[in-house]
Amino acid sequence: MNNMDYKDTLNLPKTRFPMKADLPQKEPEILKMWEEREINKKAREKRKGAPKFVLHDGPPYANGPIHIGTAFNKILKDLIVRYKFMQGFDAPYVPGWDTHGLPIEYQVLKTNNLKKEEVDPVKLREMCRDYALKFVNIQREEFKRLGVRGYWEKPYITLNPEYEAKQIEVFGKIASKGYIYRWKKPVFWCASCETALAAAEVEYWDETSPSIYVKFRDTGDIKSFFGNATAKPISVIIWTTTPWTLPANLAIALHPDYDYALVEGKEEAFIIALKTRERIEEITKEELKVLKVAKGRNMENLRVKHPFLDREVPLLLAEFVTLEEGTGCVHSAPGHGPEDYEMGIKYNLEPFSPLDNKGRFTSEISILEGLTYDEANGKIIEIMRENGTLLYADNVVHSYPHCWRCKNPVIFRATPQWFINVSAFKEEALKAIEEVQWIPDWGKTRIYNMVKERSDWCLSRQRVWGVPIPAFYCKSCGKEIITEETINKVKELFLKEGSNAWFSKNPEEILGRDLKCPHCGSSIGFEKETDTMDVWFDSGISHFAVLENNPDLKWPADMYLEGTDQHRGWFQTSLLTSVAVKGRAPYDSVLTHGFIVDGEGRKMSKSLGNVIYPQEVIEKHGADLLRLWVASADYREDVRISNKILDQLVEAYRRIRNTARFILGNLYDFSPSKDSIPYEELLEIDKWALMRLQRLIKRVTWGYDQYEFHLPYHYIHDFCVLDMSSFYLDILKDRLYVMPPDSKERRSAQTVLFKIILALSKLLAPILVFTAEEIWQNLPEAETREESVHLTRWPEVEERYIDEDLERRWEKLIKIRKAVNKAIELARQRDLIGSSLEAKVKIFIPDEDLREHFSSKDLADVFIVSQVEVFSENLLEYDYKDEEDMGTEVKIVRADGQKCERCWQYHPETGRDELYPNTCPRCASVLRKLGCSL
RNA sequence: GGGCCUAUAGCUCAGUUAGGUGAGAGCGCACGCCUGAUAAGCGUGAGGUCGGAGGUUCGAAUCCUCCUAGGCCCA
Repeated sequence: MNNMDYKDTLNLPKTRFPMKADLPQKEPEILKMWEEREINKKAREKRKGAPKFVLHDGPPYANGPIHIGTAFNKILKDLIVRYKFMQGFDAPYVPGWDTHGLPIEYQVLKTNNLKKEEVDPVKLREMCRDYALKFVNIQREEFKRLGVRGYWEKPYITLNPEYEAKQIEVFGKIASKGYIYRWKKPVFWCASCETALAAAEVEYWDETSPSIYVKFRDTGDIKSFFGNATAKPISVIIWTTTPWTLPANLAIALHPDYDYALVEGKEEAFIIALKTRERIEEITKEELKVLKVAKGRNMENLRVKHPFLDREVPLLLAEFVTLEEGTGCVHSAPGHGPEDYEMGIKYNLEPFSPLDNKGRFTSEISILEGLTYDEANGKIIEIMRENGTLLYADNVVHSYPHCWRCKNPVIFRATPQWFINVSAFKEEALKAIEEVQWIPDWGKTRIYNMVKERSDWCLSRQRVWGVPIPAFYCKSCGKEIITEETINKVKELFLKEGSNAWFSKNPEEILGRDLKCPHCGSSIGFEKETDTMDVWFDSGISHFAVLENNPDLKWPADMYLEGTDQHRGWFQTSLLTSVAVKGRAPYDSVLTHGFIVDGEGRKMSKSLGNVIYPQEVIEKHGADLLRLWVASADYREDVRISNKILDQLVEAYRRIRNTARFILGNLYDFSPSKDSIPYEELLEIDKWALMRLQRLIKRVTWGYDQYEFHLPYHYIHDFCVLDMSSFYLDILKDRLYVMPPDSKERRSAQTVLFKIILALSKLLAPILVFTAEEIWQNLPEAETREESVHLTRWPEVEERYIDEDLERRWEKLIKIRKAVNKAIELARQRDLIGSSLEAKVKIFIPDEDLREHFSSKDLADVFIVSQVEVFSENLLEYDYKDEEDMGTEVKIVRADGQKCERCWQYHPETGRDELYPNTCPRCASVLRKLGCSL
């Protein structure tokens, strides 16, 4: 027999499980297999009647392909849903989409070069619907490609008639509690297009405006507040670049913490912030003497006179006041500025906005009636110059908002809007927050502070693409009408025809002819509301529309899981609708993840060129790699991704895959049902490996339970690299390859390898959904088990495999092995040996128990050397001593005898067998047993 | 400017429940071995003043303050 033939007598690994994963090609095949075998359906059937775990999906916005953050979020959800399923829960996952709202309407108008006012609302809405559904389909395919399991054929979509009908119902319930009201609020308004604009429809560029300083004369309050410190007339000075908003002035804002000074010039005295004195001296061209100083907070509610209207206005306090420009005394018109509006809310000032749709003054300001705001600027300056209230006038160039369509300057104008009165149930909402489990726990503080500061929720959008606010106005008395009857009519209509019907039908067609106005009893007729609802209300009621009354699901949800931006968004809007109607949160727990940033921790943007696209990662590496990335990251903080990070994960994936491949390859002739060896008869190292597996299962399970998937990722990876590849498997090769196929020694190893790979495929299943399946399909006797790893139960820890004495013993042995390896490396550097099998190890092990327990042969196997000679006394000389720990001493010499051409070990008697030349006694005996002939 | 959060080796993460054995792992990197897991596998090694500065303490990566950088949400 020649050397090449000896190789044929070895049991070398064989497997169809390829080293190269080729995931981009393989994954779609596996998806197809799942679909053909109806794995998802079978999974659902399997958990019929089991306790439920409902993770309610936050709907992504359907206006483009998915980005890396969406992919991350969906994969994270899938990890949890799959793990909960394997733990025995009925864990249905119903994905959803958010489909209304400005961004889609904006895109549709823009790409078709249309103007909102010129296109039929029903037509525009149909275009928007088509646009949204197109991206629902695109995203659905992308999510499926990620391996995310869910009811893809039956998702929830906010534009579905049933969903819209439910939304009307919820709106009605909130209204019936008296939480809905109508009130004026300033919005961007384009006077030439005669329409409200959203922030996204406004562009900023430089514009020249007047810059004026105006006197608000004292009513006497100021003078007495400062103890008659001057006899000259006193004025509070404000600065503004929009004189036309002065008629709507209702107050002057001071910062509570700033110092305000009474300063005196030659003729007059002024109130300004102390730190702005030099600036004012420059425009008055005179020295201003500081007479008195007071904190803003002490001047609250002192009154001054409007410069040209017969009106007194108060000094009020606001944190937004700065000293960078002006006088620190800020002209405040709640009808013309968002900050002014906020302050007005606090002080109960009703927004005043005496302009019509064309931006012309109404009769409310008789001296300006009919003038546009632009014309009014000049007129107002003229009036004030004449009556002496104009301190100074100039021009200034500054950034100013303009309409995205007509490019004209826009104004802030208060118009009536619909609101939810959050203040009315804020205490309940805060209490509901306390009762939810927030993961991580700082999420609670975050949302708590936000809700605490929130007093209302503006529901109105002056838009076409949305669910209409179901309100009517009586043509006789003009009052608004929302009753149970009208709500039901609208709800039934939407259920049948969708919300387009609101736009295509007149009020009589919607309400019938019998309705009488509940306020005045008239039945002349009614008008429809034209505003639609904020899309946050659409998605904010998903827990009602999706979870409630659905036997597959349950209300409240067990979990919501979104990025931390949703503390402001969906987490909060869902909470508010739920508390308003039901008095509690719609979820028991809320898990938050950070944002996806680049390798340096910066946000991704096209201009920085640091964007990673999930589609590209899948195309290049496969979805499993993206999933491994999700699992590897600690998502409680921001999650980084870069090509470098992906390359690293490619390596980690390869390592896990090759470990699995090697194990599978050595099970090619193993039948678990026939060949398994009972635990008691296993070799000690095999018992050790089995125990390490139990430790792994325990830790991985703990990590999954904590939702900290990066821990299982590291545990599994370390197990594959440290326990398996570099230790157990390396040692096992000799036994697996050399011993007779059916020998007890070899079957012992295979028994354990099988248990390991079985458990490993399950532990990996939630993360590497495709690779775990591929492993599963390559297991021996696959036909006797579940047809997919995704139908299996989570592995249990077998306590009887945990032997702590054995564990401690092997911990020590591993340390000794490290010392041996160091000595071998030194010998290698001296060119004494190459392969470790060329070595004979002379070793002193101080620990007597260990010395007695392990035979030379055991040690040689573990060290992967040919011979070991154990000494019970210190060596005369050694190559390496483990000074710091156990005191192990190691000396390396060349192994005795010749190299066996079959097992490559050295043995003094190698070559003596007559039948099998160049073999060691062990191999000769094996060959004899196998009946190999020459 | 405000609320919340983050900052340990080049990278991903540990560091045990409110501080005390000399700060760890894997990957990557360098050097070497093997060629019967081979576009694999094994071994050894070099990398960190725990973002910075103060403070509390006998003692801090771990507690407090400030600063810097970054993230989310507001203004």
